[in-house]
Amino acid sequence: MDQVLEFVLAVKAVHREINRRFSEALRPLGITVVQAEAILILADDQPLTLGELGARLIAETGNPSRLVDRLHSAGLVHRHPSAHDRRHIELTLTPHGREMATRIQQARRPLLEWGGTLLDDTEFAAATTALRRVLNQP
Amino acid sequence: MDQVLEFVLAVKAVHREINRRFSEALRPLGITVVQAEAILILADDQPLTLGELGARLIAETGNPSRLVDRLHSAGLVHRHPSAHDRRHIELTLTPHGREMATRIQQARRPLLEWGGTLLDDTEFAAATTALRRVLNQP
DNA sequence: ACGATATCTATGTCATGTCATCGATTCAAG
DNA sequence: CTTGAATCGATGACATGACATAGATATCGT
Repeated sequence: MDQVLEFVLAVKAVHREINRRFSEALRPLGITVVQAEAILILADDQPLTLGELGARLIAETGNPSRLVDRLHSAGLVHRHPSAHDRRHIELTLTPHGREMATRIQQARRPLLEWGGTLLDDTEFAAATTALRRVLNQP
Repeated sequence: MDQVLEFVLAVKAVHREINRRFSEALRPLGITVVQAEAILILADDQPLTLGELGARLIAETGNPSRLVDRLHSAGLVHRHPSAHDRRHIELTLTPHGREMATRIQQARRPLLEWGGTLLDDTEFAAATTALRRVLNQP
């Protein structure tokens, strides 16, 4: 029981630390961690509707319309209604957005390399497996 | 490298899932997860100043004055300036706050028991150790 | 004692995260 | 075809989380 609480607190602390480090790495780009996630998702799979993007983002119970609003204001994504179903908004990256995607990749590379030195392969596998087990539960 | 990303995404997803479950369990009490954390911390160690409470809460870079504002409005904590150092605000639980602490313990017990069934002792130890290793890094 | 500095809390701003709800659009039962 | 249900995105409300800064208070060097 106590170990459950320790695990929960550790997850929370690590999440916070990861966010802090990524946020710091992204600050020169002028975007947030979640915005960077959204851009990388779109760079990998275009076009997506708002709902599809929301499903791929870990967070966001509802739809990420406000997040996309800011990306649109920053000139990073295009939004145009689908011709087949006018309820859908299809999202694509602008040229600026595609350039931003590569800058995000570059900015986070040192962090991923740093992370790779923390645990060895079996430790990563064990930790990720344990975490996933928590997710795939009723 | 890829395993680092998977680990990061898993941490984020688990954090979200944990918050979702605890938030749901606490909804009948009318408080949020962070508010419950603060109350349990105070129940365990009174009095605390705002800064001390902030340091014990995992989150909160600055100070939790707005969080405490809401606990105070809900009649859960007392705030009175320290006699020795009038910059400090000392926080204590009201009777209502102490009662809430026990209700929080009861509400979260099923969740902790559920969590205890997910992993065995060695898995918990391995996962928590791996998570802590990420925290204790420069 | 005085003034510069440090500490602590409060507050403003911005971006999530969560929930609820609304309007527009599509779909499906009949 | 028409009406009611379902889906999708937008929006309002509230509470964090992060950062910056202001105001009050305490401390330290001199």
